[in-house]
Amino acid sequence: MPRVRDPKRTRRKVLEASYREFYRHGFQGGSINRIVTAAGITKGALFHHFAGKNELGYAVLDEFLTPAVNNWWVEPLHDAGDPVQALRNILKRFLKRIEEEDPEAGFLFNGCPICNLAVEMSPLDEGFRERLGTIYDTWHCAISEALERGQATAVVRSDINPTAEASFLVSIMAGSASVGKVTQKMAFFRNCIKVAQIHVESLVPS
Amino acid sequence: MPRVRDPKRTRRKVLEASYREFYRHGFQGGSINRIVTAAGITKGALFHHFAGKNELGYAVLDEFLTPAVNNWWVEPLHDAGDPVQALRNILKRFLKRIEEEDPEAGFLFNGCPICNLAVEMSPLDEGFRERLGTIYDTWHCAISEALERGQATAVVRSDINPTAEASFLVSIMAGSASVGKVTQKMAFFRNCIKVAQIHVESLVPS
DNA sequence: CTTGCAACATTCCGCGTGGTATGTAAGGTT
DNA sequence: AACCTTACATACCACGCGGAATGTTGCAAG
Repeated sequence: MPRVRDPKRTRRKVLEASYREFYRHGFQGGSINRIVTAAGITKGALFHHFAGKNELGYAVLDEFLTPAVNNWWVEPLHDAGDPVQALRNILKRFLKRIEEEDPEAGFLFNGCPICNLAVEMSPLDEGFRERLGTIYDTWHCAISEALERGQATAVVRSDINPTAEASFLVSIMAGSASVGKVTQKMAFFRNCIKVAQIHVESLVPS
Repeated sequence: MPRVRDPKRTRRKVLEASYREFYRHGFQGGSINRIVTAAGITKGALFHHFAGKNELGYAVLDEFLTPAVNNWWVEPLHDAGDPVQALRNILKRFLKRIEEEDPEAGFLFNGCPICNLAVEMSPLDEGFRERLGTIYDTWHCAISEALERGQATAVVRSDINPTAEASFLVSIMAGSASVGKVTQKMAFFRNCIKVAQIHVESLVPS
């Protein structure tokens, strides 16, 4: 039998179970009871680590989803010399990730977890709205600033609007995931990403 | 005092109140009690007209949101000779509609009602998923078929993929609404639609 | 060895929910 | 005028929820 008292591990298990629960059922539809069952702990342990359901949701955003955006978008764009090449890689990586999800395994694509929570909770709770706004802002800035740097080094056309392009790209990612989860067709994603890729190519100077 | 018995009107009032309730709080978060209060009727009347909460949600989709898509996209695209011009008009109309929403009046943009329900309910209930899938399919087909007709009459470039472009446009509308409801910035919309407009222009033969 | 607190487990509770059972009256049909 | 169906209103219910109160135990410091 492993260590009985392990607060770090307990907290982790709660967060992971919460993420999955909220991802599948939404925040309002997500059940604390199901979370504690899935995590293999009790309600007392959960409320010892988190003050309430809202705080649990905030923690999922802060400790799960914010790092995910950093990993997928912010760091690759920050580290890249050529932002267009970075965007090519990101879109390719994203498409690969989607294709890896095996529908035979009973796992159906369930959309972007950030967008899911944003749609459901941002109009209902200011704590959610703030955090989600910050995430989208970080995401958006990473793209637009990378494009600006690209313009400075002339690897990006000077007549495009970096802010507008960033808004556009974020929207496409959110939208394709949301519509894709309804249609459950891989072809839909491939189409969206393909057009986005073509659009990205239009950013390089001719 | 008006007619006491007016089933058509009662049903309408319930549907309108339900639409608003679900639009603001989501379907799971939406309350039957609040709906009957807002509609000024009783729970008995509601359950006389609708078998349950799910059926009420289905009715909102069938009798409110499907007609809205027809009005905004299907009919304009079907009636148009030049699909690109039709898309220009639709995007312009959409932008104007968003700008008309007065934030001073306490009304904040709350996203696309279809996309909201799609994100929340499509993975949870097959009845919702089917209906939402049909709506997106109708929407998608209206665009792609119009683009195909445009290719036949040479007002649209022959080297673009109508299906992919349709997927792309639907995604942008859903995504910009979803992200826009978080940021609550008009500029975000304008940026997205502007890039979409530029993209639409790239569909005409050079 | 004891004390004390953090890390849990157990039990219980009030509340709002979707839904039902029953009552009642309006209005067309015969 | 009797009747019957539709269109509601009222009252009630079981359930699951988030959360609080309380009990118990490991573990480290003094």
